[in-house]
Amino acid sequence: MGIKERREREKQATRQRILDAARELYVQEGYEAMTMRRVAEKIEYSATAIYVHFKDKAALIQELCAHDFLRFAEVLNKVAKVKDPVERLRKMGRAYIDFAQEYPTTYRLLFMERRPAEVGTTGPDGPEQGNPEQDAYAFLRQSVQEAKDADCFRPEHQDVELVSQALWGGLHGLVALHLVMGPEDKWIDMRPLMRTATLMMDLLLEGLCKPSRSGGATRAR
Amino acid sequence: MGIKERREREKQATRQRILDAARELYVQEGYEAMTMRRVAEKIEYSATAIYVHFKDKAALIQELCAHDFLRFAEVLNKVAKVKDPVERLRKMGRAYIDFAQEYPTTYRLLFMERRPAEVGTTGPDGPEQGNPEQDAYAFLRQSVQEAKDADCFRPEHQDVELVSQALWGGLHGLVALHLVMGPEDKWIDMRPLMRTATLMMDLLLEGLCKPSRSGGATRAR
DNA sequence: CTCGTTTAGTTAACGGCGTTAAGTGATGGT
DNA sequence: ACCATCACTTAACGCCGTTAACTAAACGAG
Repeated sequence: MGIKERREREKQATRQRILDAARELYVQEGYEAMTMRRVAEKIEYSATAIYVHFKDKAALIQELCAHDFLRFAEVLNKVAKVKDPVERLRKMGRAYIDFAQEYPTTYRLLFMERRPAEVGTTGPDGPEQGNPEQDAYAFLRQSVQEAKDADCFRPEHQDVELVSQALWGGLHGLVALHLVMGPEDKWIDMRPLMRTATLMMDLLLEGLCKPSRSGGATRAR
Repeated sequence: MGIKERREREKQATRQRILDAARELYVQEGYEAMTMRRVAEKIEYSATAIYVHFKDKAALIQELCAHDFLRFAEVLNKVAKVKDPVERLRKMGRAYIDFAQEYPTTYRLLFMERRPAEVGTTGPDGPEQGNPEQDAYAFLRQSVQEAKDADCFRPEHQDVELVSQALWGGLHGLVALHLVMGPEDKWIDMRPLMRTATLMMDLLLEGLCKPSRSGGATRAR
């Protein structure tokens, strides 16, 4: 009696086609282009067909976010094998910037757009909040915790949450400024993102770590 | 023959009423609430009357931005009297966070919303680009330049633009994260903005400045 | 004084948006 | 053979930004 299963599979396939079309529109033409009507047009359905699969546009976006949050966490976890927690933090920073530069519109969706609701409490196959392999912030916090436990940090920097947020915020600010200003803003001559980000990580980690550490990064010439 | 002048004054007054209504809507109810129709309704005009005074919605927003950029620069310039450039940078950071917390929606408008065009090249009474009293970034860059000229920085940090953007980006990232996540995000337990920002400034300035400087800030207990 | 011009404002309309209500038609179970 | 289900469609509503055509008042010039 695989009939019901087949129907269910077909429904999920359509659902997936909606998600794919939405993501493609968003990535290629930006937030404003991701219209219910245009998504539907892309898969040759009527606009209202989407509402069979998603409660509303927010739910559709939320599902896109959940998926991309997971992918983002996967990318960051590529440096999980690095033993030294401080060195790992540095590499996480690089991976963070790489991701932002490779998928700028996705980065926008995840961290710069008005959050539809909470992204953490997603139902099916969303990122498991607190699991470092699926939750990028949890992974960051874990590395900071390890650095602290390994006694890398100066005694005044013991608040893991505070340190994590400073590191994240520092990089996020640089990315956000670059994304919001566009490449050719006449107001400000933006330095290359990776350069500023490297400086940011060097300064923050140098200030966080005990002076004994011989600064894992090559100093800017 | 003050007739023409009176007419012109009346027109400017209406124009100003439009701007005020738009700003009020934006500040109190956010970006989405600032529609042409609602702005018009607020001043008891028809929606299309706005187009007599502004080319389109983007022009209206641009003018709001130009005004608020100037106000923002004024706020930052309150610390201009501080002699020591590094101490001034620290105080600028505080003023920056204060502004963001006092006028969160304005901050959004200035630094987080999709830029309608360039904000620098505004016509009448917009911020004069490059003038530290009217252009907050120019003011930041000037202070960084002074700090460098006063030999406060380590020899490897000579790129004024790079350093300015790192300082700005660091604070902007923290503000942006706080604004995008809302006060009660279940995903992340955000530390108070001013605490993270203070840590950010301390770490960055400590890393930028020569170790000889006895660190103007009280160390976090 | 009158006539023509200018102009701040109006109403009506267009196309696009998200979303709801009602209908349709194929499919599968009984 | 009939009925129920349900993925999907069409029609419509109330928003949005914006344009076109019109109105009416005020002014300058003859």
